[in-house]
Amino acid sequence: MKNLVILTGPTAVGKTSLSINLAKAINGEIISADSMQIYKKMDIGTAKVMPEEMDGIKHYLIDVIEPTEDFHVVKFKQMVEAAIDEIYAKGKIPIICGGTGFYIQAILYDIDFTENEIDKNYRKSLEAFAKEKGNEALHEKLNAIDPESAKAIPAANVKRVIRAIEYFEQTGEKFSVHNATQKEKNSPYNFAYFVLNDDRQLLYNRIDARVDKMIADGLVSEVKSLLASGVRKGMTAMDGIGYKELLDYLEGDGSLDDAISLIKQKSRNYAKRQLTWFRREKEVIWLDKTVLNSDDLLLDTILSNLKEKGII
RNA sequence: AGGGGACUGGUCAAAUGGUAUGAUAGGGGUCUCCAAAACCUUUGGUGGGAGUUCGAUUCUCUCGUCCCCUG
Repeated sequence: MKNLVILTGPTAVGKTSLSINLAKAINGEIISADSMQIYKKMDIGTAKVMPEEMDGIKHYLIDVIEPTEDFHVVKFKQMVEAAIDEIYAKGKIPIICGGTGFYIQAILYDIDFTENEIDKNYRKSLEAFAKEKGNEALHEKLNAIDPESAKAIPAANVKRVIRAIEYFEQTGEKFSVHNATQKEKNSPYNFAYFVLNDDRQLLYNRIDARVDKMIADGLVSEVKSLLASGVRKGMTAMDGIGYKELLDYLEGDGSLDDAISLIKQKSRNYAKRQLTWFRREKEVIWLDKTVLNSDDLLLDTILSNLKEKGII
């Protein structure tokens, strides 16, 4: 059975340094599961692990995509699977570390995304339809072909309504059926899924402080140089918290202080959403920093769980 | 010290002599190709006290707090 270690948790909880300690302890290598650290030139705002922090531990999926490129789960999954094989070939243990729960799930349960190619034009035409005729009309379209999905997805969530329609049109299978089948899958891995967490207020304080530090470290100039290199609003990379707010600011929309508060706010909201996701995942092992209040305690807890699962 | 104005959830706003409305934050949730996205849901409130009234958050008085003006 293929062994896999996952270390995740909300933003700013302290995943990075723990992951490096862990990798050293178990002869592992780290694969990033972070939808933004994958991009080059976005170092400050994504709190990217820098080479000097890595302490000799090899990292995969950091700094590999241009910010002008599209990136999504499907690409992520392909790249991670290649990385996992490479790590096994060395006789080492892969550690997936990052905060994008959706990406982790795709790997862990080997979710199948390969039925079809995305037709951007079709997607755009559905978007245009929604804009013109209204979200309800689009939702009605979905209801006609896949009432189950229509029931599950609110009309206001245009993005997912579009995806469900698109899926049916391209495969002839109902999206609801596909999702139900995928959900029944068991993981092909012998895994240990750790979620690092801390007191909510402490976490929020740390997020606020980290945003201030990002600004002090030059996040604004990072965004400026991204602009200079051709990155534009609307690109996937510019969905990143801290980037889109500063783009608005640089376009003259609001003060820098407003942008900073907004970045803090969005980061806190994001952390909360991440926690909601992890709570729902089955078979997770929570690492509560209010109880495991030292690096040694955290690491020992992880190691004993790994032994129990036969990973080390 | 005198005069004037304001006080509505954590914050910013709306409204009415008869069920206090939003936005936002906070909490919970959904999620299977943009996921740092998109969306759903929910806990909180009329500064304190008295009076008029069937009924006051609204009108009156008083106390408090804040702001402005005058000295």
